Amino acid sequence: MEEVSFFDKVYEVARLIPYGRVTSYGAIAKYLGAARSARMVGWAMNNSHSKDVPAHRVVNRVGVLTGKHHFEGTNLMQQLLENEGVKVRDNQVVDFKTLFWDPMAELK
DNA sequence: ATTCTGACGATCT
DNA sequence: CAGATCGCCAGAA
Repeated sequence: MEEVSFFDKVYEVARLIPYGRVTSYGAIAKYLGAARSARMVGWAMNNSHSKDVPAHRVVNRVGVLTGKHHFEGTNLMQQLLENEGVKVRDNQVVDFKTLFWDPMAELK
């Protein structure tokens, strides 16, 4: 019996993101078997307000900090990432391809 | 009930 | 290559 909701899984995976690494909404969605529900992942993050979810480590598929407007201020998300050693240039993660943490490859 | 929007992404034109 | 459209699904007006 799956008592675990889609959103809960999102939080679960998000918490597993290693320090200094990032992933994408689509990657998480795909890992959960909802490849075309990337938007739901983003929506889940919105609910992650009360969770211990490092939402700043989740960006869109090209490494752009699309959700930075949902954090306090205008550069908190970028600040948090750079604090972990993730360089951000023009709202985009530098070496995203290298820092990308794929739950499919790391967890599966 | 209907329509629009939204931390996305793939596909089509 | 850029813009438009569709799919996914929840929430707000």
